[in-house]
Amino acid sequence: MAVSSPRTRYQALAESLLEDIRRGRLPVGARVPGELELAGRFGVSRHTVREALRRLESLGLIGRRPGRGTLVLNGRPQASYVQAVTQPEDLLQYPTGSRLRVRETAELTAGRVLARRLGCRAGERWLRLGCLRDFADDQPPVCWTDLYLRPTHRDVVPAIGCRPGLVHELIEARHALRTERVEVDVRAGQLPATYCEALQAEAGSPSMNVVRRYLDAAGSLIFASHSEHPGDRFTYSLTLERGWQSGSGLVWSGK
Amino acid sequence: MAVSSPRTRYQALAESLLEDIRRGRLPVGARVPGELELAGRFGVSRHTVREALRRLESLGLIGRRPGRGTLVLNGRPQASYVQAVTQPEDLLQYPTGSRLRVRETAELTAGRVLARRLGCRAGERWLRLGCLRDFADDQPPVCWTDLYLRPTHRDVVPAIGCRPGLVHELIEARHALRTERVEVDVRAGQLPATYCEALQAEAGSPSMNVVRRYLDAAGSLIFASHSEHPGDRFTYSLTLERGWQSGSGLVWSGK
DNA sequence: TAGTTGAGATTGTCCGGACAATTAACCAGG
DNA sequence: CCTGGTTAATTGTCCGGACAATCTCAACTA
Repeated sequence: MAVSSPRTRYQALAESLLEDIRRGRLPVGARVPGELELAGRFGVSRHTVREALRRLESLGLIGRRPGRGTLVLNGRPQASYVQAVTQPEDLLQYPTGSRLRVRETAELTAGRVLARRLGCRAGERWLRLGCLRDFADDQPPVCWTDLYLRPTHRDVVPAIGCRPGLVHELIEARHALRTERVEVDVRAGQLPATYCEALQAEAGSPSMNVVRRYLDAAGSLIFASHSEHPGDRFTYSLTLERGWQSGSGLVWSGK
Repeated sequence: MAVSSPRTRYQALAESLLEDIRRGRLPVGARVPGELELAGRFGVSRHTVREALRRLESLGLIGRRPGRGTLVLNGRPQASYVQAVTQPEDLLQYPTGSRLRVRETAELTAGRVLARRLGCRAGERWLRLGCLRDFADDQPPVCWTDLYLRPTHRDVVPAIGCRPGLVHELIEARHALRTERVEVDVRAGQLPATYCEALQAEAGSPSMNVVRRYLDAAGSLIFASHSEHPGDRFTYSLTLERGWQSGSGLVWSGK
């Protein structure tokens, strides 16, 4: 995966600390050096150090306490085992209240079929997270979604099953990874036998097959997902920004 | 609800802005005064203003962009999806080079079927623009699209058939009309006889039926479209606008 | 008419400094 | 042993300032 060089000082510092956490030089529970010490060591102001720590904190990598210092958390602060995800769940918004539950995790090599589906080369390695999305226990599931992540993000995977904010983190990662374009294939077909049990539907019944590919500015595939929606239709919605259009600013002249 | 008195200046400022948002003095989509103006108005430094805005941003209440300013979001999902408005012709991006040609125009009253499809009340009046999208004369058309506009926009209709950039203008119009949300229904079905000739396909052959509803902040229907894509699949792509999330500047350095 | 340029506005990135609030560790006294 | 106070370390809260990057809009030019 291409690594873009940091453009700002706090980014450089954040990446340095991130590297220390990834490599184990700063294990979970360890103390991060104080702000003044980091400032001195990196030759930046304390303000810049705090900006870097703020970013890491927002990603759940560290925690800070006045008087105590900064602690490495690396994404797993809570011991609670909650798989439910409430708020922003996926790039395509699903009805409020639906939950995305991780059922399976696996590492695999893309064969010809998967490579064609995802638009990648055969032989590439992927992490697959098999997730079931549903509203409530007494309602049939909405869909099955396989998320395909790069093996380089394996460190994210263990945190996924055991804390809320799962997909939120994926979204953060997506942003960090510079997704710029999403391609979506929609296909009507029949439900593969693989998903029958989880979706409480018969094999061969109608199903909508949705494949999403997340690309960066260069057109490279970052990650992907494959969903099976039982039935012969599905609905999604997009939210737009308002009031920030550049360009002609065409105004309706009718009355 | 008990309101604890703010202890810090940025809290006071954040609560003041929060109150404005809650009371509707700063509605969704409105611009928040600039940092310098807020600093002057509240008698604090710009640094303090930024801390307050940072908190509000992390709560999803506002969004900020360099050069543009600060926008009230108020919990609305951070508009991740802005469909490309540069070269694309429609909200759903079609392959470059495809053309949308108006074939029919009509004014009609929504019956029960159409009302159900568009999500409006039966009896509403609409302008329907029947358009054919295609690449070239020697290739089969991509799809048929019926655009449904309000009769108040009748003055636009005559201009549509006689100049390129049609749908681009519609997009501008959509923004001007304050579309905030797009609902998309995708359904697999069979091609209605109505579209057979134009699409050079047999009635009853597989077709993807896509209905899009453009809603404003209040959830009212602004305009709609209905497309028939021959075949059992279709593809579209979205372009992602980045930079609203706080913390998005961090670059993952793992490899 | 269409494209370019430039001024102005706005947020982002940095620096330096100061004091407050919180915590942990140490120490003296009961 | 326990209690309380002191002290040092650490993060939180603010100020002032400077420049960079980005975007809008109007004016200009071909």
